[in-house]
Amino acid sequence: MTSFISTFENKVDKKGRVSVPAAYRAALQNEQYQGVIGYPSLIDPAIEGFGRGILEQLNLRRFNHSIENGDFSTMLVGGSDNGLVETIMSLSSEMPFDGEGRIILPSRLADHAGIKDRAIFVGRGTRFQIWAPEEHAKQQLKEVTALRVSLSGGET
Amino acid sequence: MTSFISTFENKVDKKGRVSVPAAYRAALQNEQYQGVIGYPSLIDPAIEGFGRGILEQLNLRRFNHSIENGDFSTMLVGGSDNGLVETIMSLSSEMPFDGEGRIILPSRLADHAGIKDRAIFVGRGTRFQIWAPEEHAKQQLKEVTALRVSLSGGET
DNA sequence: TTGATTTCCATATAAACCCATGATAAACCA
DNA sequence: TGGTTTATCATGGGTTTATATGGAAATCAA
Repeated sequence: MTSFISTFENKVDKKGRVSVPAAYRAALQNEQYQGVIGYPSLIDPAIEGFGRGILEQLNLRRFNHSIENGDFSTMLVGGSDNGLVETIMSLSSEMPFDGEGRIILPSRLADHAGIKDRAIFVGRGTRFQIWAPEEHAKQQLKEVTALRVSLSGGET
Repeated sequence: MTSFISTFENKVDKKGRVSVPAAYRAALQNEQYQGVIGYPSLIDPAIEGFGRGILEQLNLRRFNHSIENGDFSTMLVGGSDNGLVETIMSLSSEMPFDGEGRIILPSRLADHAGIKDRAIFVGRGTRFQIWAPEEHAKQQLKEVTALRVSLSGGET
């Protein structure tokens, strides 16, 4: 299982290029497609990303699941999960590595995350995210605070 | 099951390297990844550490659980466990061994623990911690005192 | 042509690798 | 038993490599 862990901050140059952290590239080295898939988070001002392999696996499972249930309509006309998978597919962008392991953030994605000249890569296990520094600081504080509360007894 | 016991104090050199106690390295010798994973304790000024295997297993279980239930949203937008796993993934750092069994402590972690030029490795069973000497002394005193109290009657 | 993108090359810095030393503890032996 | 040898480990430092980053050259598009 390839997993993305740790957090890295990299620079976005004036051409819009960012280095994907070497550790993440290492996690993707067995993929046929050398690059990442990204889409705007539906919840946060951030970009969600992973390898193409996960995306394909997701589609395959969904396909098999439908077929096994004789649910041909899902395959042919969609539906079945509030359109989540299908919507994500439509929002996703391919971002291939250049020779140095950099990607170009499409402006649609960069804008959604508010990314200007610095990008923070946040490992989430099977996934990772890309944030603007300011937003990320807020988010991290929120997460850590919530965890501390739940660890110390989970009062309301 | 790998277990970490006993306490060791080692030096942090000017390059930021520390030897991981040989006993801990022995406990990790069957792991594919030769190194340790660390993240800031959410409770104490200390670093929590263990092998990469634990983390991978965490991800794998989560992944399988989601996918088997056709729960694509966990995969695509996160959630499902109050962010515990995802937050830990983001806070964790990989620290690979060098040829001599040393690791370098990322400043993010060293700062959290207040570690300057000495580090104390504390075995906690399935986990271990890394402390600054002063903080560790305080902590140990607290633990032992609390234990004495609870063993001698456990008043409230 | 002009602008934009992609490929290629250069470089500073930090991390990985390699080898050496001293200290300690375990093993050995007379 | 006392002393000597051996092995292991923590530590120091020099050298090489990798990585992130910047920019030039080449390719493509309009």
